[in-house]
Amino acid sequence: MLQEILDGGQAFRWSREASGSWLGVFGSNVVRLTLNSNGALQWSAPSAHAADLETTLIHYLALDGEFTRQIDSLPWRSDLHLNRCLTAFPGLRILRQPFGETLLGFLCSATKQIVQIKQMVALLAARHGAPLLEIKTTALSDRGTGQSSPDRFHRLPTWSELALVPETELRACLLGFRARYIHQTAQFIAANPGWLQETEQLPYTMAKERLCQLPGVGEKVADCVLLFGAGRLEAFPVDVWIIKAMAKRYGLEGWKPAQIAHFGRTHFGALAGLAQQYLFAYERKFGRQEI
DNA sequence: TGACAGGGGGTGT
DNA sequence: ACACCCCCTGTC
Repeated sequence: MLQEILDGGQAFRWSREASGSWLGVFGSNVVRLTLNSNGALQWSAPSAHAADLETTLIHYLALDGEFTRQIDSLPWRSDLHLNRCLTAFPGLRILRQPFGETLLGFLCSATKQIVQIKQMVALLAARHGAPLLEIKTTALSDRGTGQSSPDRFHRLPTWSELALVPETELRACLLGFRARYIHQTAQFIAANPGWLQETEQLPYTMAKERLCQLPGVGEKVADCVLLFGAGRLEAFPVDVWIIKAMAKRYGLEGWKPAQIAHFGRTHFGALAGLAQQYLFAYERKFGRQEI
């Protein structure tokens, strides 16, 4: 289940270790998560990071109680397929990631698969992100993400930091045509102090409208940023997987993305994005072999 | 083992 | 509709 949450396309900075644990960086936190034999979640972190991390993790992983109630409020009683998806992934959560980092990750995501996106953000962090504390533990020490500082973790660069990086150096992080989008977005955010923080606070529709003004951000990316980076559970990202899933499971063959988004909002209700994540996980796991 | 297509979780024109 | 950019993956 950790795999579905941490490596299912919400976040791009988690990797599985040989032991089966997951090691990840979000904000300035470095964390290892392990599911023990009883199915209980355990976490560890470098000691200097450990203080107050539990509270941070509960928030990040959406482990506070509200989630179960939200799941129950989805229309699974009248939707056989949704019921199947919810049953297939008990414990799936929507992360509460830092807003700016989520925007960066999904600006990298266009026509890329998760492995490739992870590679891009790893390079961005290693080359342009501030180093976090030195890792002393042997188990942690060989998890470098780039050639430059193999025994250190780096956070992702902030948008102010990105504004100072030439586009050619971004291109060197395997970003391709996304380098220009990220460069221009960084310039825009730097020229408009407070814009990002204000956007995060706005109601869903207004926030989405603002995000779509950024170069490289369309409806899909905006919805992902709001769903995974701002807890807006009404955001319903429509990507090729969801288009296929909705066509196959709900008979929406030939529908356009905007029409599917409208169907999703009316059919699944105020927490449509939550339903979307279950549909998405189901299709990713079971949909491939079914044609 | 190495080369070569083909295609990729989208956006902008 | 098609370009954008180029890495990953499967296949020969």
